[in-house]
Amino acid sequence: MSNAPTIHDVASVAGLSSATVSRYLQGRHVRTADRIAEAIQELNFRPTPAARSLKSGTTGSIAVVVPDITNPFFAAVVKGVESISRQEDYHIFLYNTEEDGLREAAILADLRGRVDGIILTPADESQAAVARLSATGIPIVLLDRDIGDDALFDSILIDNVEGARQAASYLLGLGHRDIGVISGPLDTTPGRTRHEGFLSVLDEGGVILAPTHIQVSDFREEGGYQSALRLLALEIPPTAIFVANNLMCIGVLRALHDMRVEVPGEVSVVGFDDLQLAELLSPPLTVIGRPMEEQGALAIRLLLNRLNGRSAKRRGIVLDTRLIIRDSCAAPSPNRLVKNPTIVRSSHHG
Amino acid sequence: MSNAPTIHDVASVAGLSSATVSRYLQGRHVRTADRIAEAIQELNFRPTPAARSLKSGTTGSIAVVVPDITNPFFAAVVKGVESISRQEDYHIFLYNTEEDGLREAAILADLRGRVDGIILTPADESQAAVARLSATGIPIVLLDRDIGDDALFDSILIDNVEGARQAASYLLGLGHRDIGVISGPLDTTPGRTRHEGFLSVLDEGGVILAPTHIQVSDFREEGGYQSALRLLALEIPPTAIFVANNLMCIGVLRALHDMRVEVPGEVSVVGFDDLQLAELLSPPLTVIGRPMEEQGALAIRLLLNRLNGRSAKRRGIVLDTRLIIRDSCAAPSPNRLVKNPTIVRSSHHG
DNA sequence: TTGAAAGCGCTAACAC
DNA sequence: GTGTTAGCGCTTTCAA
Repeated sequence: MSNAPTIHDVASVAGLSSATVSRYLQGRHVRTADRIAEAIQELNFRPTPAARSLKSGTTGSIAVVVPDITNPFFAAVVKGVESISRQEDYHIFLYNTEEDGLREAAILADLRGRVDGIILTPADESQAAVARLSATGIPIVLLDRDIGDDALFDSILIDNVEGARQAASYLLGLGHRDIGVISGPLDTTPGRTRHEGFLSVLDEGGVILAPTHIQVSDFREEGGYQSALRLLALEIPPTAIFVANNLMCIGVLRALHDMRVEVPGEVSVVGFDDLQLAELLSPPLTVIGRPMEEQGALAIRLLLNRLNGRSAKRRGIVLDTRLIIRDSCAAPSPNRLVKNPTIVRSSHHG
Repeated sequence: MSNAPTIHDVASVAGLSSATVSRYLQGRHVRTADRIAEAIQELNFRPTPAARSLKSGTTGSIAVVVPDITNPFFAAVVKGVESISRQEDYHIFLYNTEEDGLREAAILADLRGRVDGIILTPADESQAAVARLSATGIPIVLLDRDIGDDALFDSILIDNVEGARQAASYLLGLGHRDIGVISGPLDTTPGRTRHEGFLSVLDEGGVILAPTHIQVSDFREEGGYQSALRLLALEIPPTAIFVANNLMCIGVLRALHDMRVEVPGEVSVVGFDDLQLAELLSPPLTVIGRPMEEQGALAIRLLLNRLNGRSAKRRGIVLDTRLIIRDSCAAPSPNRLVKNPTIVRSSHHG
């Protein structure tokens, strides 16, 4: 048992040609099936993936390329992907881009011949990035971020606009007018669409936010922290804050905590994407939620359909969000934070 | 550009033999290096991994097999692994076992010929599992759980005993005597060692726990939830609870929250493994912390050393834990939870 | 239904 | 330093 047994070893033990064994392995009918099965068992034979791959041009693997696996959203997505691919006998490669377009480009370039398909959350939505994706020649499903306007790739997104609108309507309904927004990068799908969706509702409600109230950040915890600090430093801080993703929201909560700002007493908070601990926070956090593992499962299903030639034209799936009301929002109260109370009063009375 | 270019295409464009191009690709010195580089550039050539693999018997891939990627600890570990392997040009396959020995066995059987090495958190520590691991013939680094007493595998663990002891000493120091323990499965390394470490300190302090106070659970959130409920249902519930991992601890907090039990007023809580949101909980959670991404980074380093033949005998690395004190523990107070207060008082006075 | 043989793309002797 | 060639383990014509 020095070297791994090959198909020839199986053939000779069974007293057949390797061609017959190969046919058996393909599941085709063979007279001597049991003898072959026995030999395989005895030798503990498994076909070498590399040899198969070389012959077939197929790998049985797919790549999942996400910004950061420690983001609970992507961890859930990957779990969904992995569970389906296990059932379908696909193997998954995992890559973190760290939101870095260069890293992403390097990874993609390395993927040719290694995977049959890619599930990708692009770090870079530039036209160059689109070209790079097409250049791989590998079927791609876009996850959570859409690029390439000409319906180039399959995608599985969520209704970011509607999600953000749910948050905005809720806050407006509670009576907030002086609202802070912490958005992600506007050159990413979720960054831009959540931003616009949120503002569109305010707009419809006749609420115009001062530029100081609109913080464009980076979807990272530290970015959320800093943005929240800036909002709190305003002469008249907002009575509510909408934070466009989970990581930034954690940063915001940390800032609020550090600054001893009471939620929702002084400021209301709505996050985008649920957190496992959201209900255990103090107060339990109100968020825009969405299916996560399902999004991953759908991504891989979409990809496998494409690989099996079962789907012809490009498919874009959009999942619904939902507002999960907990206790981090309340009507704006007279306790609101102000640097200089008189200003507020005069403005209210004026 | 119909089919991917091969090394022969490069050779013919450069007017050379494929052997020379191959040598160039190995980084060996070749007169016509620039001509080759040009041809490669022009054709956008990349060597086919399958062909290389078939020839070399090597894959450039490693498998990371963990119970559950949505567990923040494993997500962090995987991130550490991925970041190093990217630098070293290795690709990583990810698998979830869901703590299921059968799944694990199936995965391992599928790995031969597909990866050069495995980083594994075994779901199953039985002797049969050890045999299965050895049978793969693939170098393995054990992550967080040790199996096979005869120093069979490299491993990267943490000092669970000391970690649990830190928690126990802390609780004892605060004055707790009536302590609840929620342990993981005792047939896993972290389950058993944390359990024993914790109890050993109590033992040394002359504190013997009633069997009802020792809950052996499953490292899952629901298990923690149920165990906490059982502890709270006792005639005289404990004044403090030690929870042996992060997921169960979330369950415990949820149970405490649902039952409206005040922490640390009525019950103190110490968890094992830090959580990203630990400081934002109410109250901020005291835990036993440890390096997580580092543990992953060390695991892959250990594995790569082994693959490069740089390490001879088996290496076991043990990382230190540390007590991170926040606000979820206090001295036991007279507010303690009791079903029937008279019992307590009489026992205190008797 | 089965076997012989060629070939997937690359690397490593072995000659020159 | 370079070319020729065999072969890694498998699948797939093509004949039988």
